[in-house]
Amino acid sequence: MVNLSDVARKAHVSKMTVSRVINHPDQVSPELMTLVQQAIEAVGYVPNQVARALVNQRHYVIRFLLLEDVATVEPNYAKLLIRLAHNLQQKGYTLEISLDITAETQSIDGIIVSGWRQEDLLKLQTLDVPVILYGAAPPNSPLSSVDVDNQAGIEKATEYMWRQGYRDIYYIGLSLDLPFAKQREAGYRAVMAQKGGRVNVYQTENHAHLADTLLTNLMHNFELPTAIVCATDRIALGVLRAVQRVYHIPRECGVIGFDGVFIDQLTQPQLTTVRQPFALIAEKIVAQIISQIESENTLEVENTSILPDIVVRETTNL
Amino acid sequence: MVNLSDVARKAHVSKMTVSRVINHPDQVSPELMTLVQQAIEAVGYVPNQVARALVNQRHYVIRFLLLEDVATVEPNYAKLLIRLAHNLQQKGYTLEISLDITAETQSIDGIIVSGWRQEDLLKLQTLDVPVILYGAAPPNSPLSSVDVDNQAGIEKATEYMWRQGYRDIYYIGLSLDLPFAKQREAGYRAVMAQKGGRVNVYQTENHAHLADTLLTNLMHNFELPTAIVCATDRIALGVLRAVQRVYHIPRECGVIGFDGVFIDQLTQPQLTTVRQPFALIAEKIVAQIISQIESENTLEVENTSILPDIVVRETTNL
DNA sequence: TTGTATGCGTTATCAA
DNA sequence: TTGATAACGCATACAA
Repeated sequence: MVNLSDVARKAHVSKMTVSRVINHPDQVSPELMTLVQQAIEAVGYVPNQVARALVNQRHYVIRFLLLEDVATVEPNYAKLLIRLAHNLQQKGYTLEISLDITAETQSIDGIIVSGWRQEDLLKLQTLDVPVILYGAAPPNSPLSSVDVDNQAGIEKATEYMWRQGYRDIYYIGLSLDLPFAKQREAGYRAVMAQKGGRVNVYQTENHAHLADTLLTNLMHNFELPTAIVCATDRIALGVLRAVQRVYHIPRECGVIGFDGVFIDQLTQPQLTTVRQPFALIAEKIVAQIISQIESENTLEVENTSILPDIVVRETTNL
Repeated sequence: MVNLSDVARKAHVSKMTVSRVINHPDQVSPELMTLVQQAIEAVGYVPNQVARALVNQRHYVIRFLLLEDVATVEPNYAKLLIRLAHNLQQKGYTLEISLDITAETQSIDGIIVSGWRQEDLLKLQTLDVPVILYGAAPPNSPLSSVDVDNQAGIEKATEYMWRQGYRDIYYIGLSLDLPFAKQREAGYRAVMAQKGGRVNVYQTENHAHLADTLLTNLMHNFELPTAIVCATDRIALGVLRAVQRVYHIPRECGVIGFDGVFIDQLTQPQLTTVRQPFALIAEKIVAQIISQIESENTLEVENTSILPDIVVRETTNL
């Protein structure tokens, strides 16, 4: 391994000059500058991050902490992880994956947490590195967070269906006592209240076949053309399956989902959906955590919501 | 940050004794042993991995290098990544994610590569850390690899269909010039040759709707009951969709896929499939890379194939 | 069995 | 502007 001393010897300067060329280029004279740079090039020097970390107490490593049950891990994470890795890399950081909330934090600079529950928050608050939550933090939480704007997403979806001309609009929500589920439902209710349409809210677990069963019983009350706004693509898949046995999609029934990761492209016809903009989300998370790391002690809690987009496919064009 | 010296002071011993208690417990007397352990407990000491890495030239970090095109990343990776992270953690290693084959290797101990192509291999061979390929390495490659046994997987699937009583068996393969695609096709051909059945091989891209179209034209030649062995779950999804418009599943037509990650649970009826055993795969990869790291110079190339299992669901029970 | 001195590769401090 | 020295926290070699 070629180190500072090797470069220094080659350039006939001290180690410090080489170090300065790298870290404080303005403090070194132009002549030595080029001399050292050539030496670095010649010997193929690349700074040792470990030694650097030891003295700087900075590691340029961000941990992605996944607290979700291993069995139920959603494929979403693959997309998010890749975006995060990509954006962090551009900022000179690397991304590590951990499933253990109790893991040591001494060789990382910050943590991005996903799949957390209310009860994890206390533990997370006590950590000695900046933490960013993926998913909206509760009010007054001392932790920063980045999330999709769930309510606005379903509002967009509901409005879109209304604009398409559907007037009989159903919402199939998640029977989960989690904030994001409530927010999505609130989005539907808000738009229907504003438009003066009749509110039809049902809930199910996040499984296609349960949604299928639910709709099979429900759809005989439809006053066509009917739109079904779904809390997730999984639900939308089941809804679509049930509804298309009886009605024409999208002429008689429109269906719109939420997530836009994989399922939406597998259905027939292809599902219109509210897509989680992972590129933007990752960008925001990275910007936020790096800002927290570099601002040292200025603890500024920031909770950002990212507005998702509708991807129009084939299930909503009345 | 509490360090060795703090513990040493507390226990009234030298730093070295403390270090030995941690790294060479056998070299220290029982009395000091307990004394030091109490001190460690009392001050809440935890060894600094960075300093340790600097002196040992070992980092306890494994990189997962994902070379696949970011846009086409499969959800599979989420499962694999989590398993890898989990298994590595148990061995005291952490997992980092990188998308850049040119990234520095000075602060990692090994690399697990996925989504690689033939042309990446040369570059990978020149790296100065152990490399394990996910996906079968070409013959005579100096790199170790772990892979699903693709041929055996499709053999299992084909045999299973035969055993179920289907005699008219089709294979819908991938129109890809990649080893795994050929191996899967070979599996079908091998079993059909052995059983003496008629060989029906077709190929398509890995898209449900293309498979749908293909089968729509194909299925009029079926001599029921017919089985369709598919190279992937995506293909199986399209096949299923086409076939069930005309025939009863599984009484008239049976369908079996390959992958078993998400798609198989979304179909109606639920798809029988050859499941990639990610738990086993991750276990094997981790065992192999750690063995290579710890054996230092004994360069032993190992190529292991892991036999996948059939998950019987609802599309094959003739 | 235990302790001392030294070095891993880098950077900050201070002096020149 | 440049260089010598100490320090980050730990572990190996050697001495006691």
